[in-house]
Amino acid sequence: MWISTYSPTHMTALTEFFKILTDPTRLRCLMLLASHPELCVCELCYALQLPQSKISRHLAILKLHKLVSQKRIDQWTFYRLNPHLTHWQHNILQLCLSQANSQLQRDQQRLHTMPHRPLCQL
Amino acid sequence: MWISTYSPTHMTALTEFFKILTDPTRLRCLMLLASHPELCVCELCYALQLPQSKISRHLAILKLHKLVSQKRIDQWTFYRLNPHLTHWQHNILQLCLSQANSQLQRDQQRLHTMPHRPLCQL
DNA sequence: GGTGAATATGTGGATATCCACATATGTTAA
DNA sequence: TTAACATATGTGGATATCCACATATTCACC
Repeated sequence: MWISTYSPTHMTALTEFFKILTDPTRLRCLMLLASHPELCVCELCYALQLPQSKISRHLAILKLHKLVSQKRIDQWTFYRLNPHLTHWQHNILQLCLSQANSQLQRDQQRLHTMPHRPLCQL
Repeated sequence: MWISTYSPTHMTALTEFFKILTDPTRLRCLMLLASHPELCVCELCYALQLPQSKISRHLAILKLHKLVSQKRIDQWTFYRLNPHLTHWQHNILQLCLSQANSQLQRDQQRLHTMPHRPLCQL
């Protein structure tokens, strides 16, 4: 009888989290959301210069895994980093922020040049 | 003319590292190697209770990405964690060790019951 | 040279991931 | 009701990943 010595709980929490971070679009979204109270899809599209369907789909994945939450205001959907990340998740995200800080700064600069930004934090 | 706002260097260093950590077998190997000076393939097979071809293949990937180094002694190939990991890589690995410590302990206990272990640290 | 142990790798198939493009949904305002 | 904007999702195709199984390689020892 085969008994696996691999007990999922803690390991899969790690590997599933890493799976989310393997995609540069998701990681850039997460880093921007970690640096702003909330952002809507079109702001992320503008900051990252990527098509809306791509951004929306990756945000759906982030939401599915409870890394972000969602709030609809008028026509916009604002996304927010989940404030209840575990310590280790938070720590890893912070390491990303400092390691890829140059990318974050570029994305933020682009965001600040966006015309007609919707109002945040209603 | 399309200009991507995504500048690879730092981001891909992160995402490529995360890709490596998405596989539980690789992560378990890395955690064991972080807790022992060096281990050979058959020790890792025994500790993880997984087929040798699977372990070897994952170790090859770890080596390709310079997370481990390799040393052949007699019939055994000993693997060692690369001591020159970057700070953030080291930090992330440490977070894994504490988050999945129960898995590491199980794998280590199994390793300690292995009969005829080859001599380490020649 | 032959044998056996330890390790590495070739291969095909199953599955997962990512994308662009089209389309659907929902909201506001005319 | 219609138009326009913001967002979400269906779909097929390209690519990557992972695995089991078989086989090759390397070494020690007889």
